[in-house]
Amino acid sequence: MEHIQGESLPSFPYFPDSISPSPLPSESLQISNQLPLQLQQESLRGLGTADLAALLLPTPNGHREVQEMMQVAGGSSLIKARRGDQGEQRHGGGKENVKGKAAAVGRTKKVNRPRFAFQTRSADDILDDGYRWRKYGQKAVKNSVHPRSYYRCTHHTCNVKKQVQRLSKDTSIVVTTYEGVHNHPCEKLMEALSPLLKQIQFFTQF
DNA sequence: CGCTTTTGACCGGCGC
DNA sequence: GCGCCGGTCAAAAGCG
Repeated sequence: MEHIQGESLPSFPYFPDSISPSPLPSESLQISNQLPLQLQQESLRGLGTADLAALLLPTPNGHREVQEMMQVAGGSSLIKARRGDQGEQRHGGGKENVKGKAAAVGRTKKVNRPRFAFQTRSADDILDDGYRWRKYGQKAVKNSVHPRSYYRCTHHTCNVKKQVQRLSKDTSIVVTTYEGVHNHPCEKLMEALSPLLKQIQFFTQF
């Protein structure tokens, strides 16, 4: 998986609010072709799980660059900006009368969530970013041969989602869109760091 | 048995 | 109002 450069895609960071309301091209995802610095410098596959996870960690001072970038890119997703869709607000499907149910559950109000997309060249649709995801949907997308998959972070309190889709133009390219910021540490990162932390604890005893 | 994936149904927004 | 579309739900199936 190598980082894709130099396609005629909007540069990053993009400003959703400044995007004209005109209809989007068929591939309706707004794709960033310039990754945050860390991602530019290394291919995603070259990144260890921990590295990539660290980029996505919501640590306060760890990766401000990414955080800021996400906020700039986020606020309103492109689709939201375009359609006025409040993804968090909708009450979801269900076969029977789920409306009341959803309301009873008190599901969601509108929150502008940071959202960013990046593309990678990979045979695998799923790249290991260190978090655990559960797939909750898959949809055929118009003008695209490949379906779009919807994932949610499995952590109970975490509401981060991501969408994964292959470009119809170039099958080898996978577009991953993250929505939201994890409110918990990455398990795999913690696993990787725990021996180190133990060592540090040990040495700080003296 | 618990967790994940699959998949068809459903919902709301938008354009016509 | 209707149909299209993207996003989500949830039952059933699959898997370790």
